[in-house]
Amino acid sequence: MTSVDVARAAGVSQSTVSLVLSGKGRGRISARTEAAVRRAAEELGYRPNAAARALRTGAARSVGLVVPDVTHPFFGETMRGAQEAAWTAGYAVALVDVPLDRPLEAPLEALRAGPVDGFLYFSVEPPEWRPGGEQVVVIEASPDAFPWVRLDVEGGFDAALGHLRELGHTRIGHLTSRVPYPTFQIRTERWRAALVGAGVEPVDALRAGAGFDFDDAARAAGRLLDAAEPPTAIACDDDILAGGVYLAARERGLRIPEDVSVAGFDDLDFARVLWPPLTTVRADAERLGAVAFATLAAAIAGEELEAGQVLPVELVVRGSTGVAAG
Amino acid sequence: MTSVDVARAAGVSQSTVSLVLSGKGRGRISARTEAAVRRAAEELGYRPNAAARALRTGAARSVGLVVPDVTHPFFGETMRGAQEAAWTAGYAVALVDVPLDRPLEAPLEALRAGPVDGFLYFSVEPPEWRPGGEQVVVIEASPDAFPWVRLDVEGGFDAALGHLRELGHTRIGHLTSRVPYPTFQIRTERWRAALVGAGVEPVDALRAGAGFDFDDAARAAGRLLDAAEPPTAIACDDDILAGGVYLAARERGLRIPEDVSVAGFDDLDFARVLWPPLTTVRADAERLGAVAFATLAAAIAGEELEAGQVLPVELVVRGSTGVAAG
DNA sequence: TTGTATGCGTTATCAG
DNA sequence: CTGATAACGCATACAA
Repeated sequence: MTSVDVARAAGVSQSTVSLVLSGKGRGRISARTEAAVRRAAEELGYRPNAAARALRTGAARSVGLVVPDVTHPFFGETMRGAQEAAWTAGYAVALVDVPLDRPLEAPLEALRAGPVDGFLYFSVEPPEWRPGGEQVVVIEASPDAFPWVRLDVEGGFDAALGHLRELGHTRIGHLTSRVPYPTFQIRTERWRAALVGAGVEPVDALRAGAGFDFDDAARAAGRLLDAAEPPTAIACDDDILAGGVYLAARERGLRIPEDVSVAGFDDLDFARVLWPPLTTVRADAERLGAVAFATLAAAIAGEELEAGQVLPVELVVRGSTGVAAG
Repeated sequence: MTSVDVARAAGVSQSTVSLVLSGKGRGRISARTEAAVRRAAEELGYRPNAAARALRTGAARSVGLVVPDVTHPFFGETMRGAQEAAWTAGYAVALVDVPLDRPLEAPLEALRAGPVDGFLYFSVEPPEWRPGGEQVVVIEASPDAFPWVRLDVEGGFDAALGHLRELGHTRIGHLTSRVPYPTFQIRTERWRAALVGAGVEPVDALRAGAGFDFDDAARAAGRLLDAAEPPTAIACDDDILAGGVYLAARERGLRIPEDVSVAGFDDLDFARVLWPPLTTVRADAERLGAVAFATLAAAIAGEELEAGQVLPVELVVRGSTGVAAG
C-alpha cells in the first residue's frame, strides 16, 4: 500500500498523490483530480510510510522524553503534559527512563540515529556533546547552553520557609535530594538564607540527603530527628521525602505537627491522603511538560526563542505544619 | 556522516561498510579490511540512519506503549519494566497516554504508519482492526485475539477477601473501578463469591464504583459508609481507591481498622506511608512490563508463543485490617 | 494543471 | 573477499 498504488487507482502519477495529500497542491491541482486521489487513498486505506518520509525530509516528527524515574508521579504528570502537547502537534514521543546513577549515553545513542528530532530532558543533565542536529530543551536542570523551562523554586521554597517562620520555627531542618541538581541547590540556598535570617546557624546536623524513596527518606529524616538538638520543622525538597519524615516520626512516636512540622514540595496526589494532610508547594507539572514541548517544537521549527521560562508555584497550607512547640 | 563517508575514509566500498557493521561480513571480509572500516566509523562518529534502515528493512525496532494514565504509579512501574527490557533488546519505546474516555484511534494512527513494529496495550482495549502487520500484546485487558499477560487477580483478591473473612468480616464492601475491564470484573466476581460464601447477599449497597483519583474514590467510599447497614470492611480494586476510603473515613470520624477495615491492591509505594499502613496485594508491575515486552518481541520475531501468561501476586497484611467490630 | 526524474542512506543481491 | 547496483517509499525541482 504505497503512494504508487494510490496513484494507479486514481489514474494519476505518484507525484500528484504526494502533492495532494501533503496539501501542497493547493491551487495547482484540479478539484477533480484532488477528489479522485483522496477517494482512492481513503478506499485503499493508504497511510504514508513514516520511514520513507523521514528519510526524504530528514525530520522524524518525534521527540525523545528523558526522565530519571517514570514511576515518580511528578514526572508522570510532566510526561502527560508533554506527550499530550506533542500528539496534538503531530509528534510522537519516545520514552527514555534513565535512573540517575546510570549512564545516559547508551539508550540515547539509539535515538540519535534519526528517529528523533529533539530531546526533552526532565531533571536530567543532557550530555555535553551534540553531534547530531537535534534540539534540546532542559526542564528543571542546568540551564547552560540549552533553552530551559523550570518552576519558580525560589518563590515556592521561600513561601514554605516563610510560612514555617511565621509559625515561630527557627530551627528548621532541610531534607534534601541527594541529586546535585540546580533545582535542589536553589532550595538549599534559600534554606540557608532563611535560617540565617532567623538567627540560626545552618549547620550540617540540620540537613540530610536522601533519594526519592520513602525508606531512604525515612532513614535520613531519622538522622535529623535523632540529633541532639532536633529541628522543630523540616522543609523537604519533595513530597516523597516528606513522606519519609512521616515514617520516621511515626517510628519515634513523634506527632506531626505538634512535635515536628513538615512541609513538602510538588503537591503530589497522595499528599492529601496522608495524616495529617501535607503542607506543600503546588506545581503544575502538566503545564511544565506542555510548555517544555512547545519550546522544543519552536526550536525544531528554527524559531527564535527566549532562553528560559519560569512557571509559578503556590504554597498550599494543610495540617502538617503548626506553631513551634515551646 | 553516512556509510559512504566511512567507506571513503576506509578506502573501501559502501557495501563493505554495511557488511562489516552489520556483522554479516563474518568470514567474508578480511580482518584487515574489517579493522579499517571499524576504525573509520569510530573516528568519524558514524551512526547508521534509522529512517533509511527502517525503510529498507521494513522494521523500526521500536514498540508503542499504550497506557491509560501515565501518572498512575502502577503504570509507571510497568512502563519502566517494559522500557528497560525494550532498550536492552535494542528497541525504542514510543509512549501513548490515552485517557480511557478518549478515542484511541487518533494517536495510534500516527504510529501505525511504520515507526512502530508492535504495540503493548496496558489496561487498554486494543482497537478491533489490525490493518498493518503490527503485533499486539495486551496486559491486564481482554485476552481475546491477542497474546496477553496479566496478574493472578483471582488469587490476589481471594487472598484479601479470605484474610478479611478470617478476621470475622462478613459484610464486606467492594470499592470498584468504574472501568469495565476484565481485570476488575474478576475482582467483582470473587467478591460476590466470597460474600455468598459468608452467607451475605452481595447487594448493590455494598458496591460503589469510582475513577482512579482520591476525590472520586472518597465520594464513592462515602456512599458505602453512609449506608443504613455499612460494611465493616472494604476491599478495593486498587490502592488509590483505598486511599479514598481513608479520606472518607477521616471525614466521618471513623477509625481504620477499628470501625472499618480496608484492603487495597497493587502495593503502591504510598501504601506504607498511610496511617495505618495499608493491607494490600503486592504485584510486581515492573516484571509485568518486562514479560509483556518479551512476549511482544517474540511475536515480532515471528516466534511461536503461549497464548497467555499469569503472574503471581502476594497478600501483604499491614495495619488497615483488623477484627470485625461487634 | 500534471507528469518525469532524482535522491535521501540503507541493505542485499549478484558479479567479479 | 569485495564492489557495483538495485530497490525501499516519499518529496520535490523541473519539464511539459
